[in-house]
Amino acid sequence: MNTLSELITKEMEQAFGAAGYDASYAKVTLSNRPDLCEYQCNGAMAAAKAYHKAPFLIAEDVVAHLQDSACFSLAEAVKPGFINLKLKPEYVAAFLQQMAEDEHLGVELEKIPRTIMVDYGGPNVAKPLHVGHLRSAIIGESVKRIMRYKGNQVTGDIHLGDWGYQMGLIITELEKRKPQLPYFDEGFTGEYPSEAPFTIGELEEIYPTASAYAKEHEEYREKALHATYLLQNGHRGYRAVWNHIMQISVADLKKNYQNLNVEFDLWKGEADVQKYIPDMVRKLKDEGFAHYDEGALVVDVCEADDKKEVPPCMILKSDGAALYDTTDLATLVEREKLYRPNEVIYVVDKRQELHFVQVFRCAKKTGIVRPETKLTFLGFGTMNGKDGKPFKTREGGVMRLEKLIQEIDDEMYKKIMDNRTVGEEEAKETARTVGLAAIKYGDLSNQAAKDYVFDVDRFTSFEGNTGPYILYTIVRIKSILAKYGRSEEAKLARGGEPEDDGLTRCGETAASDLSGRVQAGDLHLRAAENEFEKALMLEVARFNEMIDVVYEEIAPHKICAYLYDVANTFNKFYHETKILSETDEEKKAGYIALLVLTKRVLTTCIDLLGFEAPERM
RNA sequence: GUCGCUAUAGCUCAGCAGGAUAGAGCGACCGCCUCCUAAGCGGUAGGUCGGAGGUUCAAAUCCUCUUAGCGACGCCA
Repeated sequence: MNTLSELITKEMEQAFGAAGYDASYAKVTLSNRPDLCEYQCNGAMAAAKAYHKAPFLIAEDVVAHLQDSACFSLAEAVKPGFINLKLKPEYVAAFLQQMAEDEHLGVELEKIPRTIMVDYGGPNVAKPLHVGHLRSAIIGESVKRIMRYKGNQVTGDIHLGDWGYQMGLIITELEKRKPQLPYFDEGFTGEYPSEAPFTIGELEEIYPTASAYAKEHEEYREKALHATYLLQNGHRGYRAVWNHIMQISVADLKKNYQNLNVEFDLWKGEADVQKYIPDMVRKLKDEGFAHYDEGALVVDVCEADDKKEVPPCMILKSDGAALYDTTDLATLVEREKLYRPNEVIYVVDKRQELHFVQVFRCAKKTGIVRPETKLTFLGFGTMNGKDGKPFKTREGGVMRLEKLIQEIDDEMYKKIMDNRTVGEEEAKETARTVGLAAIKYGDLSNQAAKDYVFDVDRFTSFEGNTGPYILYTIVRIKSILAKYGRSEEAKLARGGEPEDDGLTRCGETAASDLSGRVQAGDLHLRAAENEFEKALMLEVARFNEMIDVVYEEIAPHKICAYLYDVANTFNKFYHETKILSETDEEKKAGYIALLVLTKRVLTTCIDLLGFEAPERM
């Protein structure tokens, strides 16, 4: 389905052509003066030079050919050479009706679905998730959903940090504490216990302790490094410990990500790709891409037009060990082998940009990925506290993610209980839903690449441009639709067709039926009769073109901006219009159809952002 | 030092493939619940778009220079 702008632009192209001007000047955009018009075309001014003619005269020529157009109720030439346009209400209603009948709300799916992998999350096992992990999870999840919504085959991969020095540290510390465990008995040949010798709580304490101790004690550090080496080279006991760490840690991570409504298709990590490294290194050497420099094995990746020298991609350290360049390349080897993606999107802290430039260039240059494989770096900025510095707890430590979420949920719970009398259970559930929306919307409404201030007070205040405001708007609509659904049923019960054999449906089911009725064309969108209704219709009609922009630019924050516009426009409409008490049944049905469509658009948007709306709040 | 990012209202942010009077929210002040959820709606005040040049009929938006903050810059990830 075309976007409204495309349709209007087509009309304008005809008019420009008919008036004797090139159609390329016909581009129509959303008005930046809503008081004057709904859409505008600035092409006459651009064309003035080429045609040596006053822009206003060109605009008048064009406008003359629009007078009996099916879509414009107003087309006028203004001052320097603007063409101001307003749409006929019936035209907009017809567009919306078409949109409502479409499964995808008018969004064109990718003709040939692309295989896309989104690499996000990136937590380290055995370390608790902290606020630093929040952005990758939230943004990545949204990107995944957006790509998927456009009809692509999308796989989300968490990319665990599970193979480094931290593992050696944990093993060393564990051996120090419990040397009697069979994992540390070199002569042990039996089955290792299936139960882990530690809990997640202990694990989270062991790592920082060991890490701090190693910094002070050289001997301990050496031991941990050696343990890392042994683990990576197949030490049986250490491998068993590693399995325990993974099992405990991944279970905990799953729980935490589930609380964030973030779901990974793959739980791959650095360890999974170790097996590809030897072959990859050999190949890089054999094919002459890699050479030794200052003792390390590197691949040159600088290019002629670099403004700044790009250091080579390092494959092996001078001690022969792999490092993160290596792992990321090996990961691409595996992805290419197993999934052959058209695109891989990395949702990573923007400070890692240079590293990924190196990896991307190296992967392309050496043929690890095909030339046409798109490698995208989506860097995000730092989440700062109110003071503008990286987010910390009041005590100055790193804020655990669980704690942050708990704080927001508690605040939200208070708010809900203050507000009205819902049961405690429902209030708790709703608090979680709304709290998550507050966090995610707060994050996603900022451009990903920029640093942003995470202000708990602001996010929990729920006024203005916030997740809760969006949810509140959706809840309002749900509530009206549920009431309408119930009253329709009551009417049927009083003498309409006796369908459901006396089965009573609740308002909610009735409301979801409404959506079906609108899609089936049973409930019609009607031409708007006042400015508020029309404004809402125009806003809703923008959905498919908004999605296209968001998709092309990978810009979730534009969904937020759109949501806020729709919510605002709806609330104004709501304020000005009596919907359920409307006595003209046709008119009321038209309102209901509009609400149903608005709700679909809003819920689709928040789903793309990765959160949902409660029934009441 | 080199390269990059950022700079818009008191605060937090949009807008930046050039277009008419630079927009929101918060905070401040003033209104609106006999009516579908007031977590809402309306209004007032608040800006030399960091600074200086340039390109253009038109610049917050493009180019150059400059200032400030942040970041990256081969064996950590």
